Amino acid sequence: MIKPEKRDEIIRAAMELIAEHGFHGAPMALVAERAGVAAGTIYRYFESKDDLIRETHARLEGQILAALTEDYPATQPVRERFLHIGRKLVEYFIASPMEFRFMEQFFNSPYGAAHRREKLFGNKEKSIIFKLFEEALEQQIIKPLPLPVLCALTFGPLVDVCRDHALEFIVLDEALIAQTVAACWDGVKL
Amino acid sequence: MIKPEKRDEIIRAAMELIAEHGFHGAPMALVAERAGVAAGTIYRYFESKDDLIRETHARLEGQILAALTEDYPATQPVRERFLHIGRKLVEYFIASPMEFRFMEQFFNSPYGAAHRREKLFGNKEKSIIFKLFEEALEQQIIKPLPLPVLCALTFGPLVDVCRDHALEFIVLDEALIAQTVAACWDGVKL
Amino acid sequence: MIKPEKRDEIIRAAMELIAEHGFHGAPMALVAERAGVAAGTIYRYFESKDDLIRETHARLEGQILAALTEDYPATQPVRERFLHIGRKLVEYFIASPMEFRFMEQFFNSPYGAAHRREKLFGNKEKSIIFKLFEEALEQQIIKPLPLPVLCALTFGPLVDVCRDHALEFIVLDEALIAQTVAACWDGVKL
Amino acid sequence: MIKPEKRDEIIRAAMELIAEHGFHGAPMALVAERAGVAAGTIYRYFESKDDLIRETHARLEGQILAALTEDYPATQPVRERFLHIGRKLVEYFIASPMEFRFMEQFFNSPYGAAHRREKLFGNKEKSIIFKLFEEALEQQIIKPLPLPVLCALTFGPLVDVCRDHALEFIVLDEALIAQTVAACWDGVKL
DNA sequence: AATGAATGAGCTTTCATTCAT
DNA sequence: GATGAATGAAAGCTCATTCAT
Repeated sequence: MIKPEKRDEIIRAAMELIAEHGFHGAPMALVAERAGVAAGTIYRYFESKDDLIRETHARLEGQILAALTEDYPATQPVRERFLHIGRKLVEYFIASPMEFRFMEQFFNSPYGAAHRREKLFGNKEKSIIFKLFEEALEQQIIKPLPLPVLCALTFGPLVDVCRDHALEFIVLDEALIAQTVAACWDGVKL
Repeated sequence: MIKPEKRDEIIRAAMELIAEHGFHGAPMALVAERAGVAAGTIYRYFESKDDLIRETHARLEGQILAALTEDYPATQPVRERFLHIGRKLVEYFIASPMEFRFMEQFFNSPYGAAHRREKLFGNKEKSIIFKLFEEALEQQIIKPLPLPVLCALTFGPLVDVCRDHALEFIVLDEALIAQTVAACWDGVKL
Repeated sequence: MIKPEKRDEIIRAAMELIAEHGFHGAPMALVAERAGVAAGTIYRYFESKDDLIRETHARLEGQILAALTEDYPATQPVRERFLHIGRKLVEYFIASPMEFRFMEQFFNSPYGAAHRREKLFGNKEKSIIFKLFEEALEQQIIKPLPLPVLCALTFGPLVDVCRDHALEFIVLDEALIAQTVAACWDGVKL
Repeated sequence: MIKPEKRDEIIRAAMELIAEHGFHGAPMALVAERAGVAAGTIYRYFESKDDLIRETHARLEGQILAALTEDYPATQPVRERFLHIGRKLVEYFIASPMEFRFMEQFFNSPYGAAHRREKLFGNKEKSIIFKLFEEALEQQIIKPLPLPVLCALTFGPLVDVCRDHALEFIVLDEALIAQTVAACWDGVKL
């Protein structure tokens, strides 16, 4: 009988090590040790290290989506909804620095590029963010730019400031978060 | 005797391989082969692989600075100067995809974080970009945000769109570059 | 309680996998899966992988003996009986390529050497082939050579041509089989 | 500067270990240790374990060919030449049991099958043995059988008796060797 | 100054066997 | 009796760095 808590432990260990030391600083033996299992055990739950990494990301992506949509003001105007998502994103990453560092490693790697390609051109359901921008474009309240450019202008800076916060280059308090998210909107609004 | 052209060849080879395959896809033996020197020779010019990578970055940073300041409209208002630098940056990265990929690898790694820390808190001369923002802050034409946040709101998205162009998610033509750089300014302007 | 049909399934699965991929391409987990049992279950029927392999061979040896002695012309002269056995052996191996490949794997391994040693020097009943050669030696119709040499001169080539047939180096039809078996006899006859 | 004696040592170590324990009983670490080099060093001389094995075989094949053609009676009739080669082959294998066991391992493996396929259907120069049989076929002094069958009837048994000698099932002295080689010829002669 | 052969710790993954359920 | 999750030693191979030449 597969024990889900063992799978969880492995994912947690992998996330921690990758967040701290990158993919190459997270050998399977160390992941196993930190998860409290034998090295071979990992391969009962994951096909390969690649698979473990992708699954770790998938798990995290679900958590982040949940954080973004908590108290989501679905009936409010687009701008309020954007501000909500942006704020929640930054708050989540600040509250979960380990998760943030993992996501950084993930997106700054071939895994991330493949994942974004799939999001943009694959047949999966559009993300909440894409839908938000498409609605804004229809309402002609933001500049008519390609989706990737809109993302770069908005969520790009948000991730960047989270990184700078993690590196202690800045301190993101509630006020600065609000200002920054608002500034992102100013960049794309018409 | 140290021959500068040999040093150059090693840096060129390292940049190519790192841009193409990442740090871990650029073994010293391959760098040596591509540079036309013996593996041991690299260590006469550079202390270690780390050192080689940092020197490679330093060389590239000089080139990029030169590109940004070409035809620099030093007497124009801050906004025009920002638009100039932003446009030049994107154009340089699009025209030099190899150099761009190297910089991506560099900044998405502990090297990049250390480098940025040094820029922010070290005693070196301030970069042209920092000086530009400080001037704009004095003139009260941009939002009073910390320097890292201003960078995140402006150059962050520019690098992001260059990456998306390199990945062929978008096609950056002259018009789109101009629009994007302008949007970055809109994000920070008062 | 031991269920013989489960034992059979395990042996069948082991034979298939070993024939296809060799001993090292037949992990116990795969044998178990193909046999429709759990990995641990195999160890209730067999002490070890070694034991399973030996038992698989023993089972097969029985089948082969049955094939060789089908329509056995017990009252005919030695030569006719040899030709019968030789022809049956080749026909069996050609009709049962999987069984042949297993036997090849088995005999070209320490298992095979041990098995032959037991046959030659053990206390078990003599094989039909040994008895045939001893009768021929008594009748002084074959060269007075040690039993292993006689086997090498007769069944050795037969196995070799079966292998070449399996590898598609040659095509063994009825005529060629007859010629080859006859040639083997020519090698040992006086 | 590549040192040929180091290459030789590695090949010797590999041959010894493979002869004694088979391919799977010859891990690269052990080969390295026995050769007196570091594990990584082997990969300066050979691309992979596969490559090392093939090169070991190639080296040995050259030696065997030299042994077979020593004092070759090129002007004598085909039969005498066959008897010469057969005798030399057995003598070589008896005098070099380690080399013999390596060749056994090699031919009873996918390496051997590939090698024989290449010999039979490749464009390389025909071996001395193939040339001998073709000459005999032209002179109509042996049975008109396919080349692989002729080999199976002659060199097959010779290898088999060498194996039985190595296993101490028989003792091959000069007389028995001569008898056995002659018997092989009897099998194919017309 | 330059070479490049040598090092050996380190990597991901496999698999025969055990044992708690 | 049967299960299958867990084990952990071992495999082939890589590569930053050293040092005798």
